[in-house]
Amino acid sequence: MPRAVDHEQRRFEIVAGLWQIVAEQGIEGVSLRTVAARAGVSMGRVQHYFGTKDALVIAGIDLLVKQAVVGYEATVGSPPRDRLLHLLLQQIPATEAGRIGVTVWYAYVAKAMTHAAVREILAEATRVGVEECTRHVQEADGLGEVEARARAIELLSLSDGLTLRVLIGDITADEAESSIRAYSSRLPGS
Amino acid sequence: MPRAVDHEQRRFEIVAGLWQIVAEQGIEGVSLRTVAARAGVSMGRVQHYFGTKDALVIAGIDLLVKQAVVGYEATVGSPPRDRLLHLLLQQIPATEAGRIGVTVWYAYVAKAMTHAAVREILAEATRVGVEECTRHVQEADGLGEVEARARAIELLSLSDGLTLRVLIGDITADEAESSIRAYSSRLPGS
DNA sequence: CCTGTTGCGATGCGACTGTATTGCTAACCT
DNA sequence: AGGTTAGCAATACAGTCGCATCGCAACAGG
Repeated sequence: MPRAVDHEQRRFEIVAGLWQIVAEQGIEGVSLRTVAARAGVSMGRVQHYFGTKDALVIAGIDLLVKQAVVGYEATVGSPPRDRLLHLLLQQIPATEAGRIGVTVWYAYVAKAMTHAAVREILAEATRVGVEECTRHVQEADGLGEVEARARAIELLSLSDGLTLRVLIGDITADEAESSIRAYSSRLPGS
Repeated sequence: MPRAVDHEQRRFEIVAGLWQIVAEQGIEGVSLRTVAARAGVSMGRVQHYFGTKDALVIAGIDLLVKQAVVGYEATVGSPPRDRLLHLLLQQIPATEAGRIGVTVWYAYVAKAMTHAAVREILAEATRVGVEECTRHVQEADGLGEVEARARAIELLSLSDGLTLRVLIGDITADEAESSIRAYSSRLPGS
């Protein structure tokens, strides 16, 4: 068994290049060659680790979701209200890195419209998001599950919509954040 | 001056083909050849009317916005609350045609992240949407302009976020609609 | 040392891309 | 009637695409 390299590390380097391309040029800009160049590796390497362009693209959203999950899991132990706010504010592009991440995210949302595998990954991720969010609303506000779920979807949708407007440049990240805080604190405990 | 054809009609036929391609395969699927084939015309014709691929793509979002404006202008004379609801519910994909339209819309939203001209058109359209929405909130609920504007952005963002979730398949169009109605009727008049 | 296998760079191929160019055809103006 | 010209179809072209293939180099186990 020759030449032991860190398989996961190699894959991450390439996916990082993919994210940069997506953020700069959209998914349209993704090709085996552009991603390889951006990651500073040869095209053969990209092929070796992902085989096909489609697999590379799917790995891009897969890893993005996994990173978001890791960020969320760092909040275990915090009070429900804080964890809820983390879920709602997490995607609002405050930093430049955050902006890149969420730009890539929405590129994939658009991709999901015409790509079943991507849609599946996104659907699963949002499903988990709604469930977690619902739990925190229940715990924080003492609502029943049905109302809590409706609230959760409302809150998450508001967050999504505001994020889009930040990305387009319609409002600032601060405005979006204060809008979410205002709305979520306006929630009555049933 | 020979061969008088309806210039606008020709352009519309081609853009209709473009929309179908975008809805089915995303903007990635757009090429002069695929659009021409979908519209049932020759590639030369597409070139003749739009010159460049970029111009064609821009015409696609331009016409989409114009059609939305026409739909909105059909509501003049209705009470503010109804016009507000039109703005909020308009994009939720109830019919198949509506789904195609809003799918195309969000494809362009993603495109806007990396394409300045598209971003400009979208930013202008959402700016007008916020203004109109603000006016109706003021008239319907008697709020001051600042609060009304915040409410307008909140409502429109909620609508955007719910629409995205409908497109991904997370919730149904009916659930989105009733969520918006519930939220907007929950609004106190200051 | 040797051998087997993994990692991957290089290259080739056919399909497809956007754009430029060419030239015919059908209608309007005189 | 005839010339002019808008409206296009057809084609050519250089570039890029995803993918397959080939071959070498580096290193672990014998």
